[in-house]
Order: sequence, then structure tokens, then C-alpha cells
Amino acid sequence: MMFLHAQGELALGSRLKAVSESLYAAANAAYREAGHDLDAHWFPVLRYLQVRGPASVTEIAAAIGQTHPAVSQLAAKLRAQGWITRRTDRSDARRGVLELSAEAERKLDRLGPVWCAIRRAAAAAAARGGGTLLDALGAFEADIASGRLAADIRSHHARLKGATIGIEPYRPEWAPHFERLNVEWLQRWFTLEDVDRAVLGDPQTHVIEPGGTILFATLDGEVIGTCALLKEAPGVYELSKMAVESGFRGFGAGRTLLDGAIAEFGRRRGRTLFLESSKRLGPALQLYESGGFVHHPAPRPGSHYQRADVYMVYEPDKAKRQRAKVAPRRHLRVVGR
Amino acid sequence: MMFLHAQGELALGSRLKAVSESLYAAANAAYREAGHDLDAHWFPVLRYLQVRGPASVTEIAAAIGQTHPAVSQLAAKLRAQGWITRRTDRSDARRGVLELSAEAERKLDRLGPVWCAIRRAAAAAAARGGGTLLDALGAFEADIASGRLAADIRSHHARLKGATIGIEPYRPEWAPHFERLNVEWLQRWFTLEDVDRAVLGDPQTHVIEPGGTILFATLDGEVIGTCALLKEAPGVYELSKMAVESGFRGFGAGRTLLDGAIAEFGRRRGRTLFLESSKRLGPALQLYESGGFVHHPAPRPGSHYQRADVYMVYEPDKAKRQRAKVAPRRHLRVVGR
DNA sequence: AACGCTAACGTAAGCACTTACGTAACAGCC
DNA sequence: GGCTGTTACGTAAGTGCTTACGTTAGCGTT
Repeated sequence: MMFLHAQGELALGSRLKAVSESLYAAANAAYREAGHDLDAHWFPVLRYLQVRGPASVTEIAAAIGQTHPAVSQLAAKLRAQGWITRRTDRSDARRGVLELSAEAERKLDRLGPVWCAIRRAAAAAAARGGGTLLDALGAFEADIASGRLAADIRSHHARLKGATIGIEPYRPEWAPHFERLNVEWLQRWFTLEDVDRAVLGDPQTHVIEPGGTILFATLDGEVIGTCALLKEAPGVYELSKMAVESGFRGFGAGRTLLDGAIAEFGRRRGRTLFLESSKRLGPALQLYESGGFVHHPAPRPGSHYQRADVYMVYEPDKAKRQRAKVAPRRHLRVVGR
Repeated sequence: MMFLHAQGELALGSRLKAVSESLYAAANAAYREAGHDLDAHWFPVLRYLQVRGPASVTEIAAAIGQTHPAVSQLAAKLRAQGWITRRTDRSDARRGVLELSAEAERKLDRLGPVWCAIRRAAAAAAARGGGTLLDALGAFEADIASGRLAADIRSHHARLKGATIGIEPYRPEWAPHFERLNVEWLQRWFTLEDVDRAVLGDPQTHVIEPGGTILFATLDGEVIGTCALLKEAPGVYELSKMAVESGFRGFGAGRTLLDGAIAEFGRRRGRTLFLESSKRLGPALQLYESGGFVHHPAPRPGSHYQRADVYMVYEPDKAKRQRAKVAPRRHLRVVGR
């Protein structure tokens, strides 16, 4: 390979292609070792469906920068293997709507640690290159050839699997995470309303300064979830903007965030804690119920949100009963509290 | 494509592949516009044969980081189109020796400006990315999408085609060029001898300090050729280490360098100017002859080089006659003189 | 209501590679 | 000299994309 290096930018095409294929191989090795049965080439399509929800072939193709036949052919393969389903769009019979199967959704929700490990190893490899693209590429190639990239992925993954979920208070530099995590599920399930854009775009003025707070769930230093405690009035708080990174679901981050928010509410000696949600978010509602929230019969008067058709209020007594009944699910070791 | 960007390092594989293919396309467009009929995918193989000379399939495959079937299949195609020939190695009947056809060699010798243009545009695109690989890659993608990369290639190429070859005196920071250019042809035609390694590795102490000099041929700021004027004794100089970048041959750089060296010899009021070379270097010998050098019957006593079987001495009178007879070839506009 | 135009696919074939495999030539060892 | 293992290389088939093309559905115009 030294020969190609000597050719400088002229051999960039060849080298990029080789690095690309090596990266696929490294990712596939990581998937296999972690016991996940999927191909790195599927990532763009599957990930798109995961974060954006059902989508048409053309839409996906445009988003991931490939041609529609590529997506079409991959979709056929994934359909045969049960990863995705396809139904025809009711409003436009030309268009097909691809959707993750429930099983695929479950599988993808567990991939966070592997993805994170790959991301860290890749970033480290690139950083070692110093400044320019060629340097970075050379470092990448060196890491791939020496097996360092694969080893890094393995060790990162091991650390993530052994790590516990922590809850950390608001930091201004994590505001982008707050936005990113929430934008993801809002785009997926609803649409961004103006209230959302305001709060997410500037949490400092819309959450912190009015006396609320934001919590972050972390796993080995990686921010994987968040929620906000908005101050409505003295002693009255709203639990809002709860989001867990897809890929890290099922590890108890949601439960840990909820407990953390309730604990913070308790520390502040709040009187009322409520939340607004939607019937479409089944698993979230279950979580709220098990955490001590009870459904309020009528919708909340003067709600900010179009999508809100669920209004729940926290009842400490119910929470105590629940805690006795249901032990917190823990797929990963979780510190909680 | 914004979606993939948001995925960070996880989508590196996909993006690298896409960038790689776009680079091939950009290079192919540049080739086509410049009137060259070749495919960017051939570059590693053809370039290897150009700078290293005849080579076997396995050797090339190892050098360019691909599998031997890839090289084998490409070789078959190139052979069908007359770019390369294949003969069986005499000492090992398994091995085939691939060699550029004379026509291919001629074609490749003219590709320097296009290659240089591609290299500059690619480097500029990468540099715009700032620090990390991801930034650089993002800049690359942006340049490709906006057509800026292609436009840059075009404008660089236009400038190079319109540029004239200049001769510049020694600069310490160009020492690597002196080494690179000479190593290329030495490896191609002979092997690096210890004298070579010493002189090329540290021209400051082995050429400049003893009272010699090094000239560089440039085209639009790009160093494309070099030669050294070694001081043997007071008034006695040796012309040596003449090298022109493959890809920029046939533009008159060799002639310009030779004239420049003779002019420098004249400025120094030297008495004797000689050179050592090899019968294998036909075109170079022709150049020396037409520049005023005459063959000395006996080999030079006490030559430093194994490969030297030609000994020539400069005769100003012959040079004058030659200048009257032969107008300098100029495939490109050349300042010469 | 018929017309053409465009959009959303699916299918076929091609391309630049890969892995897998077979074959012939060499090289070392008894 | 035969045996075994390795090397060099070609061929076949597979892969992940591409381009080219065809089909059907929607959409705007007359």
C-alpha cells in the first residue's frame, strides 16, 4: 500500500474505497462478536427507518445518497429476512411504505453500545491522523491494518456493556444533546411544533432560567437520554421532553430518568408534577404509569401542544405501591438514583 | 445526505464509498475534458507500471492493496485495449510480466497536468474541512455536490496547460523533491546504490556545501524535474541526477534543465563539464547529444557508479552547431533559454 | 375525457471489486 | 527422483452498488 500513499491525492479514490470496505468489515466483526446478526451495509436504511419511521423507497434513497434501485433491492432482501414490511401507500398507489418489523425495532434498540464503540474507535483513528484528510486517512489505514481499530471497538464495547446508567444535571454544553434526542422522536412520531423549536433551541432561557432543570442519562460518558422538569408555577412542575436515544432503549435509561426527575421534584418540595403525552406512545405511558403517574380524565386546559391527548399527574402514594410491586427492569446494571 | 452526516462516524463507510466513487467520476470527467482516453480505476496499475517498470500481477496487487484477481482481470482488459503487454518470466514460468506498451508510455507521460490539477483540487477540498477526517470528508462531499471540485480541476488544468516551465535554484525545502524524483527513475531502471542514497538523502552536505548546485524545473509552482551540478574539482563539474517526473515528460523540462545547468556552468566559468549515464537510457542520451555533449571513448576512470557505461563531455562548439540545427521541441509553450 | 409529462418504483444488466477454488510451476526435503 | 507444501495466476461466482429501461399511477392541460 505504500505505493498508493506516495501518489498523494491521486490515489484517494482507491484508498477511500479500500478504507470504506475495511470499515464495513470492522463493523461486521463488531456486530458478530456482540451477537447481533446484521450487515453493516444495511445501516443507512435500517437506521433511517428507525429514527424517521416508515418511509418510501425514494425518500430513503434521497436521504442516504444512493439510487432508488439500491434501496429497492436491499428492501427486497430485508423483507425476505423479516426485517421490514411493505405496504402500499393509500394516498398514492405508486408509493410503497417500508416499515421496520417489531422484531427489527427491538433488535435495533439494543445496538447502541456497539454503535457507540464503533464511533469512538473510528473517531480516535481519525484524530490520530492530525490535520488533513490524507493524514487522517493514513492513520485510519494504519489502525485497520494493525488491528487496532478492531481492538478499540472491542474494548469500547466491553466498557459500555459493563457501564451503568448515570443521571447528571444540566450542563450548557450538552444543550445540543437535549435538542438532538428530542428532535429525533418528535420527527419520528409527530412534527416539530413552534413551542418545541423554542424550548429545544434555547433551553437556557426556556427551561433553566424560569426555574426548571434538565437531566441527562449517561452511559460511560455518552449522553443517551434526557428529560426536562419545567417550572409552571411555584411548586408546580411539568415533566417533559423525555427522550432516549434509539439504539440504547431497553437498558432502563427511561426508568432511571423518570426516577431522577421525581427525586429532583421531591428535593424541590414540589406539590404538583404532571405531564402531557400522547396515546400513540404506548411504552412511554406504561413507564409513566409504573412510575406513579395516574391518568387525568380530562385533557389539560390550555395545553401548549397539538399532539397532547394524555394528561397524567404524579401521585406519591401510588408510586410507593408500584415500587413494592414492580422491581425496576434492568437489562444492564443500572445505578439508578 | 444530511441524514448520513448526522450519523457521524457510523456512516463513514457509506460516505467514504460514495466519495470514492465521486472522485473516480470527477477524475474521469477531467480525463475526458483533457482529451485523454482512460479510466480512473486503472490509475493504480498503470501508474505502478509507469514508475516501477514491468511487474508481475502479484507484485502489483500487493503494492496497490488489491487482490490478485482484481489485477489479473484488469490486466486482461488493458491487454485487449493495447495498454499493456504480457510475457512470461523466463526464470519462473508461473509468473507473468506486465509491461506498458510504448504507446501507453507515451500517453501516460502527458498526463502530468491533469494529475496535478486533480491533486490540487482534492487537496484544496480536503483542506477546507479544517481538522478532522469527518470535517474534511464533509468538505469533500460539499465540493463534489456543488461541482466545485470539478470546476477546480478544470481551472487548475487550464492554468497548467498555459504555464511555462521555469528553472529555479536550490531551496532546502525542495530537497524531498530532489530525492523523490531521482528515487523514482533509479528504482525503475536500476537500483539505489549507496552513493545515491547519500547524495539524495542529504543534498545539502553532498552537493551544495562542496560547491555544487541543484536546479529545479517548475510548472505553475509545481516541481516537475531536477538536476544537480556537482563540483568535482575547481572548474570541473559533473552533471548528475537529472530527473523529470513521469507524467510531465515530453514538455521540454529535460531540455530546459539541461540548458539551465549548462548556463550555470558557464556563469561559473567552468572548464570541464561531464556526465555519466547508461546505454539503457536512450532518450536521455539523445538529449545530452543534442545539448552539446559528446561520447568519450573510454569509461570514466574511478566512476562512482555501477550502472555507468556511458561517459560524455560537454563541448561548447558542438553545442553552438546543435543550437543552429535543432530548434527546441515545445509541446507546451516553454520559456526555455 | 383524452393527452402528455412526471414521479415512484421494479427489473435487467453491467461494473469493480471480492471470495473460493483449481492448476501449474517451483522449492525444499527425504 | 518422488513427495509435499507453497507460490503465481486464472476462472467462476457472488456482492453492492450503478445505469438503463419499462410499467404504472398521479397530475395538469386542453
